[in-house]
Amino acid sequence: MEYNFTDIEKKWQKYWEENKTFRTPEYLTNPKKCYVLDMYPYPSGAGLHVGHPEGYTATDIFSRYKRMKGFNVLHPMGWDAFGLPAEQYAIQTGTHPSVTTKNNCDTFRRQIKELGLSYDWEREINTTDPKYYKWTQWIFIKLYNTWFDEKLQKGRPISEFIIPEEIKKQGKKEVTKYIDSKRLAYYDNAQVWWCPSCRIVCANEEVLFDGSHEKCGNKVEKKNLKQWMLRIPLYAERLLSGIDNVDWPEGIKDMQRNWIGRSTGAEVDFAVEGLNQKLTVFTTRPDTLFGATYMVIAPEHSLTVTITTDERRKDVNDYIKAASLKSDLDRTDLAKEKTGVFTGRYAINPVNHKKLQIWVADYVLTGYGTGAIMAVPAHDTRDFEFAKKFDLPVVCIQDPDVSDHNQKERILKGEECWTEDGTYINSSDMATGIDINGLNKETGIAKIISWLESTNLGREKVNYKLRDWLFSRQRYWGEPFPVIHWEDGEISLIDEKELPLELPQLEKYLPGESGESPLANATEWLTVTDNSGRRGRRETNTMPQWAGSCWYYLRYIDPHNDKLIFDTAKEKYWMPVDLYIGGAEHAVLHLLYSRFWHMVLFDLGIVSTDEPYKKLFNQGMILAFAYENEAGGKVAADIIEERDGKFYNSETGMEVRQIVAKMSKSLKNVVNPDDVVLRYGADSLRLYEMFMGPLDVTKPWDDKGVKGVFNFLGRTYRFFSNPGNIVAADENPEILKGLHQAIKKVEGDIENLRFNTAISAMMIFLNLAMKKGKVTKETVNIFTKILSPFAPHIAEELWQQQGHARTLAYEPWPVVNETYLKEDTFEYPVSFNGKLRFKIELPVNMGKEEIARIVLADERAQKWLSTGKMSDIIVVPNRIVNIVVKN
RNA sequence: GCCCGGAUGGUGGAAUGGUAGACACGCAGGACUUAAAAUCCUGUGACCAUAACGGUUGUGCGGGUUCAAGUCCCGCUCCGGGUACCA
Repeated sequence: MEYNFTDIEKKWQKYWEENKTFRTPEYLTNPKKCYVLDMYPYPSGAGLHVGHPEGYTATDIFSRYKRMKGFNVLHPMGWDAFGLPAEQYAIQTGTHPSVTTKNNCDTFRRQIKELGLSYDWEREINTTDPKYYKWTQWIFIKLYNTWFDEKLQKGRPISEFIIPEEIKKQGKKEVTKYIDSKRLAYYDNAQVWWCPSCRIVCANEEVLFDGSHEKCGNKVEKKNLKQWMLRIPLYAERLLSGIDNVDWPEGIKDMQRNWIGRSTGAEVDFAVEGLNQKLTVFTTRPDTLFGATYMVIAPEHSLTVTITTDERRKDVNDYIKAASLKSDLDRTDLAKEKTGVFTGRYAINPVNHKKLQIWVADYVLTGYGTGAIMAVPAHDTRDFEFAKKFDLPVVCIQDPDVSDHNQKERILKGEECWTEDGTYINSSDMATGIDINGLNKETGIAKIISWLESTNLGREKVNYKLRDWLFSRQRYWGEPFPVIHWEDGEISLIDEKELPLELPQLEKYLPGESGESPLANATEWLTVTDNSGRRGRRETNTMPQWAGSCWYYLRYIDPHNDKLIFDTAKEKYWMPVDLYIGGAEHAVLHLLYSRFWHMVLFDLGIVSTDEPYKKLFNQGMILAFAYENEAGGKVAADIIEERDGKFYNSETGMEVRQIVAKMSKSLKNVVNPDDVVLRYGADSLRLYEMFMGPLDVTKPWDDKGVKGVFNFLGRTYRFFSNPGNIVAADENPEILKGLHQAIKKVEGDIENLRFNTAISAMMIFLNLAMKKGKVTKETVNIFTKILSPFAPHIAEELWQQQGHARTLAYEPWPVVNETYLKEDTFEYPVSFNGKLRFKIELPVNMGKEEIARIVLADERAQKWLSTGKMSDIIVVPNRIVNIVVKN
């Protein structure tokens, strides 16, 4: 029988749909549960990409396998459908984003269904559905009404917050202000990039090096806009320590650790000469205080204006203005020369009372530490560079451990920077009584910190790179904030009972001139009046795309519940997610944000686990072949001709080079899954995606490679569907052995997500079966089962041909019978000095001495023994024999 | 700069410190066919050599540990990803 994959696949997709084969079990008594999650896609207009089925096939194989192992499996799919492309399409064409979104989701759903993925479609979610974002808004209200108790390291309801008496005395306004300063969500001024021509706020990533907007090329400017922010840094310690307890790739864990960026050091207060102000710096090296020779504050620092003397005011103001026009990329480009201006003011070094010039420079950032630093040019390259440029003093305080005498001299004189560790010199002061000369780094830091704390001039301090999360966007196509700004300045959140606050219909989607979101045009929706006649205006910003994806895994658990975010018992049963697969591009932001929300929900008792994703795995990117000419210019893949293993540009006849690159429209090397399904079928596409290589590595798509797995499926089908190949007899022991080896290998490989070698194990078995020519019905049944997670359509068809009436999706996974795998003999490789010379078959239970005796007596051994004197013989039972011969 | 990966035939890739190159593509030869496709069979790291055997060499480079290294250790080179005046 020919392998007619199109008919087979259509038939079984229809069967699964009609029989609701993959509906999630509702009885939650089975202690074996498995929640298998994909990173849901943004349904773009371009349709599915071959990168999508990679992760989806992996989770599908895992889900199907777990069902056969007797697990209750939750395996859902949905759409991350808010986002910019639909909104921009609306601006251009007037089509409402919900229309565009619906069409795109329909395309994605059709494409995904054609891959035979075993999702429970009754649990499909869509972040743009008001029934979904009702709960996104609900969580926002929870965040707003939560404060972080630093002592307990735990989020708590704002109602439990105790307001200090001295604040209460200052009146209602101050109390509100104080409470707001503790909420996890707050509303404040923030600097954002604004493109005046597009009238849109740009993400940092959208601003090019020269300060222009990548979409239109016009200059962007910084704008101060009131924004919603989330205090994620309060959870920094929890987010950091939680990483240790999850089964994630080490690389991703490291990326999260780096992003959180914990560093320990001290805050040190410097008196400012002539002002009743102190300037506080954060440093990881308080031990180098004696080497501090000047100070630098960021242009945006709150004290910059106060510190600057009148004589220096004009220069400083000019500098601040210039810095504000620079893009962040521009400012942080290390290759650029450092700039800065002197404020005219001096600070006093607490360890030795020396006067230090205070400068303003944009290499110091407002957002990190205190926005001010003490500069130690002798031992920090950035400070050294700055000091040399502006002729500031350099004092060496660490004895450089270098053998080159001249270099040592230069370092000691402050002519060269020394960034390694060394014992301290020049680090004592009689007047202040502190002395760390001769100490090493550890003891030096400890001594200085305890001195600072005893004199109340500083304190030990932990700092994080993690910043408050800017949580609003000036867009239409996002979740509206459930917030009202009243005319008297009060901010209130709408009642939970009034949720969802739906997006209003709009005629125009362009943002307002002032930087306001397009929602500012929705006049009727916008204005509200309370019972006492007070007027208010709704928040016009919307939430960022991250919001919906921060908690979607929770909604799958109980997606149609309109009373609760989810049923508690169901949440307890299914959480945490047992396996989460997606691209590494979400290593930091999405995974960090959703962990943060989850921890807050955990603290409030809404979820039962402190981490959402127990095991995480990142699929590698799928690249494609591309072509470039001698000069390195790219040539579109559709005009390439291959002759004798070489590649030519069919238009010019010139030879081109084959390279591997990301798939892109301009290179014309994008592979469309629909085409592959049409030519080879979904089972082949699934199998190839898994056979290409290990799941986590980047690998190039090669159309030729699909043929290999297609051949395998064709051979499988033709062999097993031919009744002439199936005999009613005892199974051949070699086939039994091969079959059970395959079960064992496939099972282990699925558990470890090593699908490429699982597939090759099945190929090996098929080759063996075809060589033998005949198999029993039992063998067909077992092989069909282990093939089914990978190629479910063909497996269902073969299963049915064997006379089974129902799907094999819930058939028990075959059990390995170790007795079939036992061997009587082992073929020992015999090597001399590590080099293989011959092989000899011996019983597996033979003793070492006897093996050595037989091997040495073998005539093939004589040739090698005669080359020198045997000094040793190593026998590793059932592994190898190695003989050491010396000349 | 810093952090994390990686480098194995013509290609994608296999190898608990123990037979390097499983499996597959490609290629070559053969069978079937009027022919082609499809299918089936055989061979296939490189080099030397043979009637047959056989031998040498080989996992980015240079060292080391070991009876034994693709695998472990030290020092590099190149490629990929992340991140960045983070004090």
